[in-house]
Amino acid sequence: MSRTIAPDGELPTGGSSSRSAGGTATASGDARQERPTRPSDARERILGAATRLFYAHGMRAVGVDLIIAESQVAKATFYRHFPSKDDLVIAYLDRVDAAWTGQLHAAAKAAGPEPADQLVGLFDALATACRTEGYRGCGFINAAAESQPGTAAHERTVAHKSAIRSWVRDLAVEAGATDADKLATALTLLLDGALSAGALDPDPRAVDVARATARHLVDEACG
Amino acid sequence: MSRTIAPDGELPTGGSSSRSAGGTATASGDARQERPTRPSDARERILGAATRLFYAHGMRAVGVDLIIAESQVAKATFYRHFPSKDDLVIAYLDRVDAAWTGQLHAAAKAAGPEPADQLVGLFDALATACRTEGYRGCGFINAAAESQPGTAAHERTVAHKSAIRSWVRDLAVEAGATDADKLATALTLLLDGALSAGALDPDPRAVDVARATARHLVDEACG
DNA sequence: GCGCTGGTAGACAGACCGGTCTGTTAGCAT
DNA sequence: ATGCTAACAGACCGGTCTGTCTACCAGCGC
Repeated sequence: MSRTIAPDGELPTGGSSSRSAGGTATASGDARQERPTRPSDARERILGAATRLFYAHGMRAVGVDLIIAESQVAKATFYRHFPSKDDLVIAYLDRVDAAWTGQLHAAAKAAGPEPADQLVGLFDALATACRTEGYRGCGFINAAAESQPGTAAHERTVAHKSAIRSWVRDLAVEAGATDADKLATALTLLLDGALSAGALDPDPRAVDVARATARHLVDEACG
Repeated sequence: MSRTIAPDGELPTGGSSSRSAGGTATASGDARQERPTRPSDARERILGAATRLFYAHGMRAVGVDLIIAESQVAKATFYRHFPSKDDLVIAYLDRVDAAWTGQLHAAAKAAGPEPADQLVGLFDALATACRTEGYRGCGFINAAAESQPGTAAHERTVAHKSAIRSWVRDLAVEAGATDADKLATALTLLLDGALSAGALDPDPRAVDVARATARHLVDEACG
């Protein structure tokens, strides 16, 4: 079961937590670690480390001590910003929600002005996500696997999936689909399946098939 | 995060671990618990409890102490049968594999002699699974969410998904599909998506849509 | 100067984790 | 009777978990 996780350098996402946001990066080059005494970004560092670690290893597998070490923050600071680990978990899920929803919207927009094309364009976001190093499936589905139906984490997952489906349905209505509900459901099923397959199937053609199938379903429903 | 799990009675799967297999159930009715002194089924009790608990709560959330308590077994007995928790986890996954593969095969068989109908029949197994109380999605996808790419648990998941897809492809070949690979991939994507949606989407129509879409894809590919 | 805010370091508590160990008992074959 | 096997009960170990607490420090507005 291997309950512990090495404190650093084993993550597939690569680069050192992206901590150069504010500019003027403590230019005096003598110190070893140059921990940013720049105030008020402690919360951001915590959430950034938690996002990376929770996604890569699972929420339960990552302890607060590791997050604290990775974000270079004092324990009291951690608990000032997030009164409990659960609060951090839901902040993490909110961030995943915003990120994935944003990528989906961007991919739809990039696919052109036609709603029918935008419905297919969603699968470009999928392809991009699956290709990124350290891809480990849908963060929400993974979170649901680690939480119980009554909990806040689980309900965020349900709400997220529902919001995506509702947005896809609106797009399907715009595209003039004969049965927008059915088309939206089929597309989101395909999307969720590919989201899992992208992490489990070594063959990357699965996402191509997902996209092609989506194209086919959309063309057929929108005449 | 609520790390602990109540020792009994909170599981959605219902009934008291099905421990009346061997007949002659210690008919002397004086004792309270009637733990089966019937020899050699200790391993089965452990694996049964683990299967129920791992699926319901996640592998990481369930400690060996709880499994030991639920299966009414001594700790030494537990570790005699399963040298480590990891061994139990893979035994659990093997059991889930056998169960789900069996249900899929049975549903295909029940759908009739035509391979094309059998491909659609898979989705009957899905519908049945999603309707059962305590359904929590695909045990393998959930397991993958709790394990790392290199580990045995993760590789069992990959192997399981690969085996299912390969079997579906054989069925698609038998059915005379124009592109059996593509059809099999599309169907398994749909299946995996619906497996997740069945646990997350309160609306049960998603599985109907999955089945209808499968019917459509099969009809089209097999002319 | 003074207090407030937001940060640092780290000891500590109490529960739980996987796993080992000692010792006991029942059934059964020799 | 003896010895083997498989089960039992449960104390114990080192380590990890979340969360609390004390103590100190830097900047800033008053």
